[in-house]
Amino acid sequence: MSTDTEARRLQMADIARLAGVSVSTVSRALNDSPLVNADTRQRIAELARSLNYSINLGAQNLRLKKNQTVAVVVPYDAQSRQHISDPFFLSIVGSIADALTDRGYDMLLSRVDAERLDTAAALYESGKAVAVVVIGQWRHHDQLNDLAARRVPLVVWGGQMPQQLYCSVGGNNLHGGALATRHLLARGRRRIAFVGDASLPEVLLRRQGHVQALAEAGLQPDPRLDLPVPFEVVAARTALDALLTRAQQPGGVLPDGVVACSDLLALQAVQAVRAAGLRVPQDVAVVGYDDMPLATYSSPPLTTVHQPVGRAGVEIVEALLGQLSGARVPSRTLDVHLVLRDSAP
Amino acid sequence: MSTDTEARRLQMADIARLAGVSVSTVSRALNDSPLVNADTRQRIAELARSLNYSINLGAQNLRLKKNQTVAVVVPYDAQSRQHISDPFFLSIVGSIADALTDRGYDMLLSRVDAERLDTAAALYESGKAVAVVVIGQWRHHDQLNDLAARRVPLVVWGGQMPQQLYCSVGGNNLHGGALATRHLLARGRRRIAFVGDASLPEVLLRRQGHVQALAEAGLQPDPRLDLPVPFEVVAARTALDALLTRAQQPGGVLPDGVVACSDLLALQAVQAVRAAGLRVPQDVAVVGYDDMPLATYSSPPLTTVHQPVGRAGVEIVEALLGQLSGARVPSRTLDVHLVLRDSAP
DNA sequence: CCCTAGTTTGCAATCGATTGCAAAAGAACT
DNA sequence: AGTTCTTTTGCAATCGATTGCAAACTAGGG
Repeated sequence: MSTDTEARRLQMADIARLAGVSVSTVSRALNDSPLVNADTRQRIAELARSLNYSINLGAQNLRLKKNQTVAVVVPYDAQSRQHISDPFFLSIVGSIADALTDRGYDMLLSRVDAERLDTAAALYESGKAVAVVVIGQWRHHDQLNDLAARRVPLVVWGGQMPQQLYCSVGGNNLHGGALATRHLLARGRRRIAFVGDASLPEVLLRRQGHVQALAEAGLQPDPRLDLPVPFEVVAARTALDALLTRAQQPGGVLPDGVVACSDLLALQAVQAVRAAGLRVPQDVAVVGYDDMPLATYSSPPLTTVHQPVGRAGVEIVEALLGQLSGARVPSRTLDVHLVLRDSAP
Repeated sequence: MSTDTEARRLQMADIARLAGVSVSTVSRALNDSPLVNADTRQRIAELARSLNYSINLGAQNLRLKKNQTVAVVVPYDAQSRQHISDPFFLSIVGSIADALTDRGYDMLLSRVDAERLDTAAALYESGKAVAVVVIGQWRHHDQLNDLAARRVPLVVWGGQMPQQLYCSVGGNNLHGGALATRHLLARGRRRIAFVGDASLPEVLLRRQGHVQALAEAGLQPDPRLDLPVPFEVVAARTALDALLTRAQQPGGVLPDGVVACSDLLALQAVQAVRAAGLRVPQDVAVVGYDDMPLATYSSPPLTTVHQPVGRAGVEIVEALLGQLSGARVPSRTLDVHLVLRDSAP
């Protein structure tokens, strides 16, 4: 009701005036400097508290050239303009948020066009953030290398690639892919489909593990069982249906096992298999990836490669802080393991 | 290899020196001011681009008293120190991130102790953010009112309560609770358990809808079928098992329907029911809440109350911007609807 | 009472930008 | 050339804090 003219935010000068001292003294008092008389300090501190004063961090950061904010970017595909939806990426973000909070950093969450990762660099170069975390390499290994070359403190969640200039943290994709495939092979499966787009580094590594496991069993990957689908359920489902249709035609191969690159993809595979009149796991055994909560609850519960999401955040932040303190931080690969459930017992 | 002493970030003064003009001119040139000669402007713009100069946003914001950052806080329970895990909250965060990005705002994601929501106010009062979004009211309706009273621009995802000073955006919980219960009643269920902690406003409203639906059918809620569990799977499972054990003892009531306040809780209910040797949905029909992806894939797929997560972000951001432009923004309630699947056909 | 050392305080410069105002340069006119 | 008007430029203050350095004040010793 009162016509108060825009309640201007309290600043140090106000406290100074009210306390009858200079701003310098207030600044020192609030920073517990020994250069100010104990009584004065107490008085100022109480005044500030009672007035609910809080310092302007923008100004403070400018003066101190300090910043405790880390940008976390989740690239999106400009064509599909699809939203963050894969639960795995969201979990990783949550995990990083926790780790940053623990270390006293703030997290700036942005979405950027995957084709223009350099906009992520702007977050650093404009001083908004002291470092950048990119979730996933997508098709842009080269752009990430550019960022690193521009000396942007950077950690990428993803696979470790040759010729990589940036620091990455990720699950052991090679091993994960191998684990999934070896398990199916050990259960007598021989025609194992691989579902995932190997133009993404993480998937590529998983596929290499897959191929390696096949080789150990004296098998060659069958191109007809290779299904390069994106992390997107609708497209994936279409491709899976097509695969199964082709499989039942002359010259087709019907898979008896599927290695999928996410739990969501695995569940699409389960549905496609069932829609084709086949059973999981009897006719086709399915292994997922990530071990998200839904893998436990799904029908059937998924055998899947567990990724250590909780540790991921901690490791990423540690790598980041290492870089900020000037160290050359090596990329890290986190252990993964297979969780056995009903989709591939 | 070069011993460059700490590659200091480029600033306007550098550009000015190289262009042989003053900082004022550079500033004007980069801001497309008509006060600067077209040639000069062009020259400066090109120089800046070629040097990869980007302005220091901290300094700019300080001078312009501007800020395009919104703080999004996800409260956590200090006792359990549990992580963001409920997929629903993560989805909401993702949705808000998208909406803010579209409007040109940055998002600062923080976790704060639910008991000390005033630390969220600090984000505003320190000038870090121009507004605050809180995900969920939890037990702290009063603290949120305090924030609003302190004139913090605030939008809360959650239920609309009487005596509410802050602006909230949320699903229609009353209706959602009623929808779930009415559906079960229409299918002949009469002993309907309610799973969720009604000390949380959102859950309270859902419970009121539930009770109302019972009343329409001439039924009273049975306290033995009321299960105030937190949004946490382990505790929930324990409580559910206990409920079913009691149910099978003398004086117990066995539910024939369950209304759960999240999909994860619903799935815990499914598991508990099965563990007790009963079938879903024949013996006990289960309705979830949220309609997360896992509801589609679970066994059985969940009948659940769909919350419009995508629109949630947009509405929250709109409400926020409304407040920032000085309007008194009313709370909004978004429509929900029931999605029929196998857990309660 | 003066000198020196120690304790408190405030002035003024600084962080990296923006902008009002005045000065300089150039154009057009007498 | 002198006057006036317009265009272009730069000086200096400002945003809200921090901090080196000097000044003021207090004590203690001679």
